[in-house]
Amino acid sequence: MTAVLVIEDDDRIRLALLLALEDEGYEAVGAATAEEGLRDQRRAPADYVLVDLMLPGLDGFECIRQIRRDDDVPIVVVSARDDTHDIVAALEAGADDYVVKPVAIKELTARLRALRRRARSTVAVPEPVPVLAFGALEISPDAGEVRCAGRPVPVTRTEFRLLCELAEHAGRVLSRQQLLSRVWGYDNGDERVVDVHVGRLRQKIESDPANPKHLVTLRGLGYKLQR
Amino acid sequence: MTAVLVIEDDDRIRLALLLALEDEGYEAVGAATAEEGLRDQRRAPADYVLVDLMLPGLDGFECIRQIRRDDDVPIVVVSARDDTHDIVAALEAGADDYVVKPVAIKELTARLRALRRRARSTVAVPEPVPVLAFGALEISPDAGEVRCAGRPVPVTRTEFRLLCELAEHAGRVLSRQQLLSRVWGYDNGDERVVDVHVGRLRQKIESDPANPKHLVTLRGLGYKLQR
DNA sequence: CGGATGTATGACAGTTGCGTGACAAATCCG
DNA sequence: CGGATTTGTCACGCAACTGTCATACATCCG
Repeated sequence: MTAVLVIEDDDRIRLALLLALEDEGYEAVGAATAEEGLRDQRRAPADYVLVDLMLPGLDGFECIRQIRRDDDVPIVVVSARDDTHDIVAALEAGADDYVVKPVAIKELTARLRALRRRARSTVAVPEPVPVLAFGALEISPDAGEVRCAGRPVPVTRTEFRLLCELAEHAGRVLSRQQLLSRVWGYDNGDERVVDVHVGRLRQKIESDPANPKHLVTLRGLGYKLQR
Repeated sequence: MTAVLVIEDDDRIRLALLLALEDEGYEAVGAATAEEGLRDQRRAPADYVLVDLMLPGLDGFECIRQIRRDDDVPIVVVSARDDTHDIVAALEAGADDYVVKPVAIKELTARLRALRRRARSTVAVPEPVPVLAFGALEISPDAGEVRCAGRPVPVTRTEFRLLCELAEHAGRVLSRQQLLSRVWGYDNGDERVVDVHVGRLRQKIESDPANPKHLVTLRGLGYKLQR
């Protein structure tokens, strides 16, 4: 049975979605807050997550980010707002799709099926591990490995996640705030933490840490990883 | 470079999409019919396909099915119709996403990025960075980079923000007050600050700073950036 | 022509942003 | 339990940036 977690604070809408999904043959579970949904998903992971954006307490964007930190489950935003900014922000946060309420249940399930085709099968085939290359620097997010000129470089967990985050947005500046939020999960905090870890990372992956080639600083903007 | 194939019979819409995608850093190719699009995709496979549903001859649904027979490329339907039946049918035919015209280019590219995360093909392709071009002058807000005739130009944070603000409203005059407010966040203050920074920018990006080509002064009005 | 207004630019001092080494708390691991 | 590793915080110092000012230049208009 395919399980769907619905995170939506409006009782009527949540109930309607749950019933409709069950009619379609899914096993549907509801949560009224992001906190509740996150707990449910950690305890008993569903195959899909539907999430509203406007939630009391933790909002939908943050909820998506938190799920994505350790779960690759397909996430569909179901929101009343059809503002481009919201759509872009939700997808950037890690959502796979965004539909505007009210949505036809047939469309919703069709979108879930479309996502299922793409969702990485949990075990199944041993996929070739994707490698992100930056000159001599190679990063395998899936294998948890960093190599520099062919030789493996030992990096700590935080360093690795920082590097992956930068690699995933290769060529783009990420502000300290963004990194703090995506790597550490802090919404506000001392940004200097980022500096320190960037510095340590540079010691390991740059041939001349004082003149970084790949992991560069953009004064006043943040850091970026480039070729 | 990431390539996108746009299959759309309406010349104006197709052209608009192609230009917008190129601004966002993609290499965009157009096709006016399904047949033409299928041939293009077979000959030189793009990384993404955008397809309209209402096409002369072979329609969009059939086009999707034919592509899917031997190609796993992410397909996004861009259609004027928002009928549930069409959406379901397109997704069933093998499309990955469905957006309704008119669509904001930012949303479209965000959806492409979301798809890229799922469509892990063998090679990891980094997302292209959008570039705003003014003759030889290239500005990439996302990368925090300014290039002049291909050469990177080091600009400070304030200069960069000022330039981005002007670039975003290319061709329009922005008063000192507007710039002061948008770049500096001041609601009132000494407007001379703007002059100074415009001057410094000119030193860096204009070949003859005394006779600026792009960053021009409109006496009594303000500044504007032009091609 | 000549004053008035608007703009460009060089110099400078105060401020900010960043890299770094040191250190203590936290965590991992045998 | 105890050592090793990792992590976050802090303070210091340098380099780069910013805003202000004074002065010089350009343009407008009677």
